[in-house]
Amino acid sequence: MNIDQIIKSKIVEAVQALYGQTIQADSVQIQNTRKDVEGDMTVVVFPFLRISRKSPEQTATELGEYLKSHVGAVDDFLVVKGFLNLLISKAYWVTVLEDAANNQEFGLTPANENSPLVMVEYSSPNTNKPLHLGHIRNNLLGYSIGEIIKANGNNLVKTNIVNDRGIHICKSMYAWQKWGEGKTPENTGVKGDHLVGDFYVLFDKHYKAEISELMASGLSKEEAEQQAPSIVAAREMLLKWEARDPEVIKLWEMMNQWVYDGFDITYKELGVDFDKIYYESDTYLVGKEEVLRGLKEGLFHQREDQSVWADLTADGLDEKILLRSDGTSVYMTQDIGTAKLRFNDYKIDKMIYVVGNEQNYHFQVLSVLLDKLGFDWGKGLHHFSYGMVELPHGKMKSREGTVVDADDLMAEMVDVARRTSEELGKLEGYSDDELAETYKTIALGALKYFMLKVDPKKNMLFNPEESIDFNGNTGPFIQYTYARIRSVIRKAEASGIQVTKKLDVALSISEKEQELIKSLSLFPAAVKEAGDTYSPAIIANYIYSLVKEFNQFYHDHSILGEQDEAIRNFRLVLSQTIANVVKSGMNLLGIRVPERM
RNA sequence: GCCUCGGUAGCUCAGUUGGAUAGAGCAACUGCCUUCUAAGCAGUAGGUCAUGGGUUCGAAUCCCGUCCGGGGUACCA
Repeated sequence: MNIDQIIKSKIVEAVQALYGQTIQADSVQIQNTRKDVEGDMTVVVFPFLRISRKSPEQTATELGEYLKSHVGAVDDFLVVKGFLNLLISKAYWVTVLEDAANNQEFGLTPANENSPLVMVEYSSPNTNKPLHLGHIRNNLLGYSIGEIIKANGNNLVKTNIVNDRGIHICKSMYAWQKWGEGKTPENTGVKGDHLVGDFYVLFDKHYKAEISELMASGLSKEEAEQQAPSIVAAREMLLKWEARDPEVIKLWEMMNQWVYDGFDITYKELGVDFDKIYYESDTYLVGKEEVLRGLKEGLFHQREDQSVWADLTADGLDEKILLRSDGTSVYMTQDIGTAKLRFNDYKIDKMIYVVGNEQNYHFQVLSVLLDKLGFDWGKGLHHFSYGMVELPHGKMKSREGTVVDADDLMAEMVDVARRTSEELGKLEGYSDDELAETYKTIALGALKYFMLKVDPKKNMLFNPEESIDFNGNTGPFIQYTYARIRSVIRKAEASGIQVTKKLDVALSISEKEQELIKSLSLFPAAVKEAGDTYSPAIIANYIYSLVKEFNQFYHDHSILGEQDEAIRNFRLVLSQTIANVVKSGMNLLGIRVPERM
């Protein structure tokens, strides 16, 4: 039981003893005491005034007296403006540190074979273009939320649904066939996903030119868009693909492989991975079967043009198309198929989709449709809906070339990390491999922390010029603090200092040290809240404030220079424990920490 | 039009679910390296929490209206 819970339960007792009424422990409000007021924690007494029928000051005093005499950890209290501020004993805080220091899994709840199985879908790229900044946010959020789910006592399966079929894929294929001149990643040296993306852009260029030409010859915009030779050819290719035309399939397999090879590199660089990858080309037919079954069972209806629709007006939604008039699948169709396959493959207790908030409506519909089709997990699916990444000029548009490419961005950040490190010159003696590793750790730490520290639900702005910062509230600042602690620990080891994790409760610790232990004790709650609210930002902000406080302590107190051996030992244990929490917290964000930087 | 999410310092973001004098970072200015890593620490300045009402002991937070912005409302994904 932590101090919060102890105080809450004792307040319940106190209210019962003093005023003869029963209240719920959860209703007791406890908060951190303001920095400018003396005290460690504060009980808000205003809600009890109705019960006590006394002034805030008097009520607070009576409750304070009760806590002081009934809770060992409460040394004293003071009442300010009707708030009851408690002073917690130093001995209590020392035992809190001791517990945390002796628990390698502090703050984490490991899963066992009986724990729930959670599947997280993230990334979900199209195979017609390389990954960009928007995908980065998705991947980082998906990976991190997976780690947080694991840390909260769940088993995890990370999955990816690859959008490998459809008209957009055929556009790249057609452009390559027509204007590709036999180019391959091998003979051009261009990364496969980029090469395919180039042809996607090339397609659009020709397509637009054709449209203007047709419009100049008198066609309306709509007619021109439908009749342009390129789009006609791409559509034809899609039909051939669905008919399994050997030549088209061969082309499709070749170009998709280029993309997969490219993605593998990007994923590896980003540090994300998957336990199971699904391909839309394998799932869309399953979805189609399910829709036809639903049609037969009268859940859906068919229009005169043969298209199939679901009427969801009774659920407060609109009518939704499930199969086109030519019988081909739409996005929704394949999501139904993918869901079915997944639940056949795994015993999933909870399904989480990491997909942008532009698809909120889509998932609302999917949930209802799955439910109608008789899948009892349909209603329980969770759409982890995150905001868009905007650039200073506005939204990213891949066809207009205003995207921030994932590979380019990472390479650029590694370069900045390298230059900064070289300037500071603290990595002497490192091998080339160690240097490269450290630059990458810092660069990705900066990028990941930048994207994960903001509330996932909100849109965020990425300014390429300003966002690559290594000072202040950034990943490198946190990594730096870790490296500092590691440096001290190494020095202690080198000079033969023995550290014992058995601490003396009578130790006289400073205000700042007590603050630090209090911050440490908040880690488990941060992990839980991050899990409950699906928010890596909670973890990021927690680590930042912990580390900020540590740096203040580090500045004002000498660790190795401390003459009193018991205090020196205490400070080493404190520092080491903070380093551990920083490391496991950063791990929940998918960020590594360096030994030196 | 309808649905939905948002608006907090010049900029980027927090704000513990209704609590005390709204906090960080960046940018600007000022100090601190002969001492465990200055990617650090300390300080100055910067606010009508979009706006008008309401609810109560108490509102950035809850409710209603208005203004501004994002997204959705496709036989695109």
